Amino acid sequence: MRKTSAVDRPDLKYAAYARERLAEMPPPADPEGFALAYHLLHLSYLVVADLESQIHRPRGWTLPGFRLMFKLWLLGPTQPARLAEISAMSRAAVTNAVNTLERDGLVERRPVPDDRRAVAAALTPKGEQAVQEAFADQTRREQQWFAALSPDERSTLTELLVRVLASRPGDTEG
Amino acid sequence: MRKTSAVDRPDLKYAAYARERLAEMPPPADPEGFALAYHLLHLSYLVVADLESQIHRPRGWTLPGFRLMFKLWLLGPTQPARLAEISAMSRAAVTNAVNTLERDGLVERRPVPDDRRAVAAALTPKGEQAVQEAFADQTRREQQWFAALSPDERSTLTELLVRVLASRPGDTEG
DNA sequence: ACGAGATTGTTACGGCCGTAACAATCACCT
DNA sequence: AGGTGATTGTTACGGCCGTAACAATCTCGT
Repeated sequence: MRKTSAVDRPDLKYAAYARERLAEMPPPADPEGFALAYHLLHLSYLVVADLESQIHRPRGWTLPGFRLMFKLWLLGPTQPARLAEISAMSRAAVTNAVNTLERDGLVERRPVPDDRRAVAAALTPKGEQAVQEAFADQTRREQQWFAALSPDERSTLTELLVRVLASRPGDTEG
Repeated sequence: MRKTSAVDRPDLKYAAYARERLAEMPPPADPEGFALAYHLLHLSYLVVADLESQIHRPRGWTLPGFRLMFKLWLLGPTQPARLAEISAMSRAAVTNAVNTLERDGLVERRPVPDDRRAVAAALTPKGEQAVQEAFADQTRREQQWFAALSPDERSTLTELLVRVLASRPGDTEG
């Protein structure tokens, strides 16, 4: 039975060391602020890399592609501009993602009747099946990631994240 | 005085809608698991994009470049392979990052006496000054991001993230 | 009706990241 | 001493993302 501790994890060991070093420094150094930001970004990075390599790449797709298709699955045909603001991405990134998905036959572009500038991205039947299959796998993998927390703890974590998201600083504040 | 609510935030509005839709679906659909993973990845994405555009790009650098230099600042001259495992990145990504930083005169490569394969990346004086300046700005910006939480709440959030990180699933588990 | 300003989607360019393949070097066992 | 296997750093290639610039189209006030 293999037991893993913080010492076996170079990233956690580094974070602990950095926190100690920052504790010796004068403000604005902030050991606890550093730890919060570091662990948040690092965990997200690991989850993204894991979902990408374990779930989506073996199927020949990507996580960003899946996330876009998942939105189309829930929302139906949607304009790139709306997908961009939902995802907080640039319109150019959506264009590129739709290009790749369209090339693979998972998504198609449709004209919008009322606006000749606009285009709506929509799932093809192949894309819809692809989303449903990957969705089940991704859900199970996400559950594994957070299995170490109790339901109450998971709920607390979600609530704290949402509070930060709802209060996020504007582009020029500060 | 501008008041912002969830309805003004297309991303939060989408997350709430998705959660409702998933609640109507049979397992393995998991509305709360989805919300946790979605908000975690989304918040991280926003913080990364914000630090990049507000702090580092105006100075002519990038967030990944800063994070690498910050590690060198704390650790001293370090081999790319060690930077890669600390950061959970590939060695190729470190090579590319060091190339860019070296081109800009912020980092230099040094031979390692005991191992002729190895190279150590080290901050130049220009790089060291750059890290210190950006560090102060980044710290303040991170504090703004989490100002909506009390110190206790921030501590709880950090602890929950660390628990997940320490228990993370292996490459092939599940 | 018309023109200024905003919006939509696209393209070009550069940076970041992973995988895969490679040569050079090291470690270790026989 | 020799040879197998592992490690180090690099390069090539493709995907993702942002910014900036662009043409086409829509909106709205006059």
